[in-house]
Amino acid sequence: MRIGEVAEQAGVSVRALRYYEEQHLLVADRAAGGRRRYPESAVERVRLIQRLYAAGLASATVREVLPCVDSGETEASPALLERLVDERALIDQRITDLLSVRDRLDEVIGVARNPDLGCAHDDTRPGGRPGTIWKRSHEGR
Amino acid sequence: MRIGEVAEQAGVSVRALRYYEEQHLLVADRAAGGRRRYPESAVERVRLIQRLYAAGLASATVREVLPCVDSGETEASPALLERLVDERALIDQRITDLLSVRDRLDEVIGVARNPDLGCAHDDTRPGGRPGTIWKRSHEGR
DNA sequence: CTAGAACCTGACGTTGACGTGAGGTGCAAA
DNA sequence: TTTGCACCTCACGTCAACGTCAGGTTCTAG
Repeated sequence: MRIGEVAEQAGVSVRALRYYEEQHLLVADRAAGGRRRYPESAVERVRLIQRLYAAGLASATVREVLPCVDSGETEASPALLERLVDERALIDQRITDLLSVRDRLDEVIGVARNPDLGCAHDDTRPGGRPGTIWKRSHEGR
Repeated sequence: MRIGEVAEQAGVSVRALRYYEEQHLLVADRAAGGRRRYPESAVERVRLIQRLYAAGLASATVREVLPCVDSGETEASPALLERLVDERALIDQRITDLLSVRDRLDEVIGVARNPDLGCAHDDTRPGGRPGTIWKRSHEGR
């Protein structure tokens, strides 16, 4: 595939793909003339990279982690393993933060929608999953 | 409280607090001599700001949202309400991403720990196991 | 053959959330 | 009084993940 196709299908910019290559997150061989050629699998890989970024991993960490996630295994050093465990802890923290913030937003939104129910509980919220996903707006970052 | 105390108790830098003031996220009155004085409540407010940032909200959004979250109500425009709903959707997306990434990490970590199948008794890591959140993620897309 | 997409390599610009001095002030203790 | 730390206000530096412009090349449709 050409870079433009990959970009479109993965929903990122061409510049982003060149940046990923610069950062050694994504490789491409070159056709005669110097243009990048990607395998089909590149699309999925880019989506994975996006998810990792969206999860707040630093690019250096992504660089370390990607090979493992690719192969589905770690032969790596215990040092890297520790890094992964630490990253997992950070991600847990971020999830907790996000859930907390989402709950606050839900409160505010709920009150704004039903100003009369000032003190009433929103009982459409069973203990586990707070709130309903009312709307899915799609926006990159 | 003085700025140094707030900073320490909230776990942020003094510079960060001055930055928040610059961004109108946090106010302080001044003692004679020009030094900032904060109420005790400032610590919690700073922690909230941190959570909002950690949740990936843009600073402009934080600025808009903070008064609502503060007062626990929205008298604001339907435009702001829509913003909040959109933000909620983004947060949901981020949560989904994080859960997905966390699962990938768990796979890798699991394999690295038990290269030959599953008796998971080795839990003697430094720092211990982070988080009580062990629920499996439902795939979002 | 020619126009014009699509691509290439630099290289500088952008934005957010602070970091990091520089140079001066306030205040409590010794 | 003097030390000395915490604090003050500029104001420039940083870093990541790209955006954007410049100036040139290559591929494809007509």
